[in-house]
Amino acid sequence: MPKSNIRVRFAPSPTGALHVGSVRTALFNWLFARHNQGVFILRLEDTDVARSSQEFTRQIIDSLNWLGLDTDEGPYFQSQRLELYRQAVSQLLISGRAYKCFCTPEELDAQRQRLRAEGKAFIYSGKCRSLSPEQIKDLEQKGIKSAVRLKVDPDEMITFEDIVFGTIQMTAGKFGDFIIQRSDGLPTYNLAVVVDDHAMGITHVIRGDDHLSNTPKQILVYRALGYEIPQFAHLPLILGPDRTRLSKRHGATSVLELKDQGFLPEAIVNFLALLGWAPDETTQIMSRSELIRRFSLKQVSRSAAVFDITKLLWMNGYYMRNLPQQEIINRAIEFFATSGYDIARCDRTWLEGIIRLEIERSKNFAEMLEHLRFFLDEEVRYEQSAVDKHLKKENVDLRLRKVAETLSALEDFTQPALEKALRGLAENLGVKFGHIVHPLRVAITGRTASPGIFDVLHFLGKERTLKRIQFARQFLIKSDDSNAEMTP
RNA sequence: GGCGGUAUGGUCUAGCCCGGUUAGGACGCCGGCCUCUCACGCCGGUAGCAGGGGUUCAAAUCCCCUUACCGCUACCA
Repeated sequence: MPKSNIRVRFAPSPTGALHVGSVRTALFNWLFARHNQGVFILRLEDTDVARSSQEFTRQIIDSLNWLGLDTDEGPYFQSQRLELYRQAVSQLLISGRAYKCFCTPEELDAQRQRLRAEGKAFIYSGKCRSLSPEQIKDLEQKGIKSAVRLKVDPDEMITFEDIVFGTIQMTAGKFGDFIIQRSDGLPTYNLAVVVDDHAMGITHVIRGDDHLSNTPKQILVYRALGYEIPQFAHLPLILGPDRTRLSKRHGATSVLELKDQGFLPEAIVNFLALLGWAPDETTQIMSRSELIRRFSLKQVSRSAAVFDITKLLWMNGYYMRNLPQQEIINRAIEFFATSGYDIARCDRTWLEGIIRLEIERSKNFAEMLEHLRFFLDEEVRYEQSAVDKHLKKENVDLRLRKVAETLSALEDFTQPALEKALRGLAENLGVKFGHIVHPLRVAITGRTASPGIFDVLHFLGKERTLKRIQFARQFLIKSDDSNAEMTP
């Protein structure tokens, strides 16, 4: 049960995947609610029928659940609350605070263009404001549809205290009589948002800074309806690396995409919390409860932030290494299972073993899977640069042969036994240990980087190891034909 | 164009309200240590107050102007 009367909402429109900017807004609402032991509500603003879809609604809910941003109420759908908006509009019509407008979009468009050409701002002329009841009746009988506009006193001053941006002031004359109900009977955003926030008892409206300029209009609606005005807190926008508004072309910016790349919700939440907010001058890593405990809207920054995936990558790596290991292992397995690998037939202990090797070497599960491919695949893919660097060198074939001999004679394929055997071999051959390890690594993994060689050998197993060394040697002989640099 | 907003390294930011710090932290990058490679970890380094005027003994901090960027300017949200 909530211990305060604070109520906030996250109100996305289901017209696209939930991207990190929206998630940050959801997160700040959620943190504020939890910090104050208030109520967090989800409301889908789906009055734009043409662009809204159930699929996106589903995605939004899934994303919030996955991130652990649990809601206390909702989801509410504006499309199911149309009667409420109609009532509000009719109240305004009756009280004379609003009027029907029969101007056509074409007509208005023409006006807009004319004014724009003169370098003036478009403000509705107020043409339909003075229509007599008879005229209105007449127009309606002709079947002409009307929109509804709010009657705005051009001299009215609107001032409000934004928790983040401070005092904002504007005069109503800057925007004129604006539409609150479209001719199809659906409310516009500025009406619906006010009616809903009031009906839901929202005390703090926390939303993107792109709504800052709309707020004065909404305040006018609050006043006209006689509603109490809530507190506002606008959040700075999140931009792509090119400093434009985040969008698809900036790569993975939706939560689901991040999930598909194997990012952890803990890391995403922590990272996003720090985009536009900082509790002090040094803290970076904060648990969910610490975030809740320390969060404050008053510390939110006013300037737009660039979404920098490299820092998220770092933070995700940090969480990979510091969350309970078994937890990470379980999630990795879950991730692998959805990535096309038939891991069900892998031995569970073995699978956990190889994952453990990569936990501190991977920044997300996608990278982990990439690093683990040589364990999972039967065939090794040899990276050209790795081959050039460690395989096409003098005496490599000889060394690989010696390694194969040594390993095949080995009964015990555990790490300590492998280490003893291989270090012994290096000593016998009178070469540095690295001269054995590097070619061997490339031979069995196809790459220059891998977990410790003894771990790799152990988990790959004797049979597969020897097979791969054999393969690498044949591979060497073949490439030796084409360029005669190799000495046997 | 009009209106609103923002401006600390490449990026996220602390400091600004209540002027005096070698302008702090993190990511990245560079170098070193560790070492079988990579990663981790540790150590060190790089780089910033958008520009210009004031006010003041003293300005990232207060005031003004300029510039840049963002948002709104829909019968979208």
